[in-house]
Amino acid sequence: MSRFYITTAIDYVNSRPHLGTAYEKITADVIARYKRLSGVDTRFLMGNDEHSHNVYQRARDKGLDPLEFCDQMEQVFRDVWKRLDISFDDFIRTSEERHRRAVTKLMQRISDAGDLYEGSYEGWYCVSCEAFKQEKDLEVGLCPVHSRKPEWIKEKNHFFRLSGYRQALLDHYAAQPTFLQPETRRNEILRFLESGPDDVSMSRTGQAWGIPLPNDPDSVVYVWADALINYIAAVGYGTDDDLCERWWPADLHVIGKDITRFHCVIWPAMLMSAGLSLPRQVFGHGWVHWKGQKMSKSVGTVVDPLEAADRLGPDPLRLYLTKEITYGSDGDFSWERFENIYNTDLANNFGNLVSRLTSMAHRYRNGRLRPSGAPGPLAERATAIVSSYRQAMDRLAIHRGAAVAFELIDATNEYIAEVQPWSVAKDASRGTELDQQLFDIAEAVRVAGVLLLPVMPGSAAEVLHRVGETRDAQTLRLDPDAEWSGGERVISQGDPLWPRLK
RNA sequence: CGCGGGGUGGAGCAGUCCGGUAGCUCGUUGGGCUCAUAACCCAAAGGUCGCGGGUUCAAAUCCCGCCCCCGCAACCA
Repeated sequence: MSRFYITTAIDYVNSRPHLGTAYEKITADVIARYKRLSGVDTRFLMGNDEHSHNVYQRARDKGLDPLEFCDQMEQVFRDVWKRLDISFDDFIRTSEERHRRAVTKLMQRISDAGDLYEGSYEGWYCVSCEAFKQEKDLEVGLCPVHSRKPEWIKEKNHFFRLSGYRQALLDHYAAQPTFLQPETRRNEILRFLESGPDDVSMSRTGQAWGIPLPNDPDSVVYVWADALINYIAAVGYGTDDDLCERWWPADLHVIGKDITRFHCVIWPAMLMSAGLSLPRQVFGHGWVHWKGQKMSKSVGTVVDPLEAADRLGPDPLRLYLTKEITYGSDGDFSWERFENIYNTDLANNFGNLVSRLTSMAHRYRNGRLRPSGAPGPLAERATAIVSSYRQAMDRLAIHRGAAVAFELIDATNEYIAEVQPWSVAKDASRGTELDQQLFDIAEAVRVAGVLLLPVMPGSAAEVLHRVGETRDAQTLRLDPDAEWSGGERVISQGDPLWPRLK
């Protein structure tokens, strides 16, 4: 059986997840669930990034031990992911022992390869920020955040010989045109590589909260290098060779567009240096904006995913973020649009269709449907739609996949208007005809439900239940369960799945 | 300055790589239906595809120039 290892960026724990964080997890979850639905053995990794100095600072401000603080934040994150129905298989924290061992081993390998050398980093350092500042970022020589004069500091650092991998990386991009998606991100990185990247610092000194460098206990591994290694640490690098053999390299890293350089230049170079395989693909998604503007904490335009889920439910939110935003581009969120898509796609179209079907099935056939002859035109339509759905999803066009599934819902509503089952029902001599029509409608709804399982896992399963699916939704597979089939269906009625707003 | 993204009917977007009747959702207007969550179906109106030039039998799509908007300090995906 083929396998698929998918990851998302691990999250800084110094603040709770916002809608953008949730967007990344939801879209990765849609992909992971699609792979499982396709019968692929899937491993979906998420986690938290805990070794940042900010985290250390936050913990101290709260009078907590860093690890205690991270334990609390883990629960905060897990609660959100649970509410949004994110189906990760593993959750890694960079403070875990398995991570420490992987980082130690990988840094040792890089060092053994001769790609780590000692140098010094110097620059303007703002004590208040506890960070280096670029000359160009200073305002009349002062830190723009604290308006104080930074100090010129020289610090011992271990540098990674990134510049030595320029050609190897360019070759890799030439050989693997789909390594980085979408295309615009790839162009950015290619341009950056062509300009010749400098070596990068891989360590910090004077910090206790981090993983010591193998050959210099006074230095800790720089948080960014540390963080990247989680992907391979989680499949047992340095701790479980069999697991690592089975799952590495990752098939897909889902990340935000701001961190493509780390994932598409530094990370592959680190792996090359250590003699390890490179991930097969990286996807850099866009931002979710708030009414056209970047979400910002200070401006107060950050949307809490829990609030969104509480307003209309997790599945409507998942549908919005999947279907309304071209995957790879920036998108826009507003409560108005959220309510709009809820009413249009869910209340008026999908939900109402389920009501129409279940009501007619009970009124005319006591809730039991079975085909009486050859399938009608919906069958052919469904087959074509399943095919384009798969094509879209396979190329990670998840917005298309979701839209295509809704085309089947539209086609079914159109079909009902065309054949008018309520008229057919008035003519006793047309009973056979009605049998087939009602069955076809139920079957189309069932297929749509299967296609929407990755996007709206909870409510799609409920729809499937109502059209007579008795098996656990998690056991269903596109092949054969998205195919048009026969047999008796016991239709059950229920409350509206998505009551219309207003 | 530079880098990147974008400018398509009232709103939000797809299409641009591989030129050939301009498409989708919402909204508006008119009609139909009554199984259904005042939902559903059909039809219509509405666009110089940012501007100018070029290539071509033909350009939203390719080439050149220009204008406008957004992101590239921090919290932050």
